[in-house]
Parts: sequence; structure tokens; C-alpha cells
Amino acid sequence: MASRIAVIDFETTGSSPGQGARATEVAIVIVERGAVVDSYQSLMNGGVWVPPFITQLTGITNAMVAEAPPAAEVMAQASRFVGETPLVAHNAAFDRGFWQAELARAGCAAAQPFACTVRLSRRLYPEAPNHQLGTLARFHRLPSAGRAHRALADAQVTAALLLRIQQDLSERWGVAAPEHGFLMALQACAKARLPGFLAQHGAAQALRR
DNA sequence: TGCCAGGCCCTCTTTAGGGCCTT
Repeated sequence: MASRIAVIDFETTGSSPGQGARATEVAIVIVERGAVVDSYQSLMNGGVWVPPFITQLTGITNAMVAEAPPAAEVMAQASRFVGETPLVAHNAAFDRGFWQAELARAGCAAAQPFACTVRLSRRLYPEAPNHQLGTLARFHRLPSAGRAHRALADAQVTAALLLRIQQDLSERWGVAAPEHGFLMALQACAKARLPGFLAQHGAAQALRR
């Protein structure tokens, strides 16, 4: 279904899979028709060492990773869970990199398009103090989802942010049922052209009602 | 046990540099 969107978040051992960093945890939250309808979460064992500062940041320890299922097994499950559903992440370039790298290791395809709530937030909420996930959660008074920097909690907050974005697009800018394709077009729209883009799309949607 | 990337955006730009965001 076109309105179905999968929100994903990884915890990792570093910032770049190209530098040897591996995922330690993945969470996926399914958003459909303005609500969270399903979720998947798992730690994963990529056979790598978790640096102390990552443990301090996330609470994920080497012992937790050692006891987790193999990364390839988890990624195969995650791939089946997502299917062909388009993806959303907060700073999508980061999560897309790990999604593609870990799926490639697991021998799975990674063809889903990624929309980015950082890019969308910068377009829609220039008045926000900054566009870190925690700041945006406070700015929008989103419900708390548990410890920050754990995959499921961060995916749930990102899903709440996505729902807020969809709600505002509908109520403030007149865009009816903004789906993933619209979000991709919106985030690619130049800042200077945004007012016209939203006005034009809102009007186009209104004419179809 | 540790060093530090990649992509995107803005502007004092585009023949570039610096800041943000993720772990």
C-alpha cells in the first residue's frame, strides 16, 4: 500500500561502514494511515568490538552483542519485514549506508528509497533550535519512547516526528495524505521554491477532493 | 583496544569552505 512507510534506525559501532563500522542493533516501525501499526527490533552480532564511547552513548555492551543473533540472520529478517515498503530515517544518509552495507553482507537486496526527517524538518521547521532528533522531539512535544540512542526508541520518536510532519503538511499546508513519494519530492525541493511547491501541491490536492 | 566519515545544506558559492546530523 502506498501510504505504508517503514521508519528505520540503526545503532552501530561507528559512523561509516566504509571505515569498518558495523550495526549492533536495528529497529523498524511501520506507519500507516497516520498511526504506528507494527514494529521489529533486534540486537545483532557482526563479530566486532563495541568501543567504550558507543557503550556509553547507547548502553549496548560487547556482552549484549556477543549474545545477539548473527547480523546476517537479523538483516534477513529485517529485509523480509520491510519488504518493498519505502523507508524513512533521521539523517537517512547514515542509516541508508548501514542498511545497504549490512544487507549486502547478508546477501539481500536493498532497493527501497529513503526519505529523511532531518531534510524534511529543515524544510518545514526552520524555526526549530536545531534538527537533532531529541531537540525536535522536545520542540514538537512528541511522546517519550524510552532511552534515546537505542534503536527502537529512536525509531519510535522518528515515526512520531514523521506523523507530525504528515499532520502539518495536511493541516497547515493543505497537502492531503502526504505519502512517501511526496516526501521525497519535498525534501528535494530547494528552500527558495518551498512556498510555491507547497501551495501548488496543496491546491492540486484540493482540486482532486 | 580507537581513530574519526559521508552526505547534505547554506552562503561571505558555483574554480569552496564550513556546519550539521547520525553512531
